[in-house]
Amino acid sequence: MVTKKLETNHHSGSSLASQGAHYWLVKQEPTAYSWDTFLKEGATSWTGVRNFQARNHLRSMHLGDQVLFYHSVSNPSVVGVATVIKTAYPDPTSPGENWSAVDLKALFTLKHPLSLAQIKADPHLLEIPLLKQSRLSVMPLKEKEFLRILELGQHAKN
DNA sequence: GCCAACGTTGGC
DNA sequence: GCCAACGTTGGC
Repeated sequence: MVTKKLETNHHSGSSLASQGAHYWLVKQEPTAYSWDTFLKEGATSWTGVRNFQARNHLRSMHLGDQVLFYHSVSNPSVVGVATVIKTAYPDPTSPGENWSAVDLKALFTLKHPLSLAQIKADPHLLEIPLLKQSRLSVMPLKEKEFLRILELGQHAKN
């Protein structure tokens, strides 16, 4: 359902990310929009987020921020890395409502998709929101966490 | 397909 | 403002 009462105040956009987080993770079901499709298209509008917390994270994104792309539901895993090429603007799929979208560009595919099980098993990644808020679809990552996931995804011996 | 966790709605 | 009911997400 799209018709609901929406808060109208505009957050400053960076209030949530204490020192301006520059690393993110976005979730998508591959049946809805897969990494392969994203790669073929090169860039995409990240629309359709309908959760206040996730929306506020979208609004905190800066140009050039790096974004992990995570496939949920079937074979859940981090599969690739993207970057922000346009910061938050009104989500065109919900005109007149207070939702936001950003534009993302696909950068590269991880050599080894990093499964949720591997993430859970890594002592350095115990604190990431993916494990704590399983339903949040846009979340910030600490630089250390982002780099750790990249390291595992590029070098892991599966 | 099942079910737990979570977010939202609505009655009170 | 509380909380039960409901719908959705997402792991398994």
